[in-house]
Amino acid sequence: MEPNFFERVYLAVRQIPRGKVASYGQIAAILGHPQAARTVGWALNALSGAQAEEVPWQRVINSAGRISISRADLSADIQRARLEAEGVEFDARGYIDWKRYGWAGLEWAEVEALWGSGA
DNA sequence: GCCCTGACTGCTA
DNA sequence: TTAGCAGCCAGGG
Repeated sequence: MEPNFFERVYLAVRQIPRGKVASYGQIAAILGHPQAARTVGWALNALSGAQAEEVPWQRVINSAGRISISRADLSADIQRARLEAEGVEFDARGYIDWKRYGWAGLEWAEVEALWGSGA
C-alpha cells in the first residue's frame, strides 16, 4: 500500500537535514511530479498540530529562496525564526542563500526505503 | 464527477 | 531579482 500524496510530501520533507532548505518544486520532483509544487504547498498547509511538530515544514520555501506563507497560525515569522534557530541565515531582503543552505535532495526510492524501514 | 482553490514554478518583459 | 500570466496536481465541497 503506497502512502498517499500528502504522506509522501511529509516523508520527503522529513528527510531534509537540519540547517538545509528545499523548494516546493524540489519536493514535488522527488515525488515524481515536478509540476505539483502547488500541491506540495497545499499538503504542508494541511499540516495540523502534532504533524507540524514532526514535519520540518519550515525548511520548505519557494524557488526564489524566500518564505511565502501568509497564514496567522503558521506565519512566515515563525518559519524564519525556526530556520535561524537551525543556523540558516537570511539576507537583508529575507532571502536564503541556496548555495549555502540548499538541500541536494533524494530519489523517491530512497525516501521510500526510509519509509519501509520505519524511519 | 465537476468546479474552485492554493505555503508554486517557469517564461517573458 | 520583480511583476504579470498561464499551467499543473490533488483534495474538498
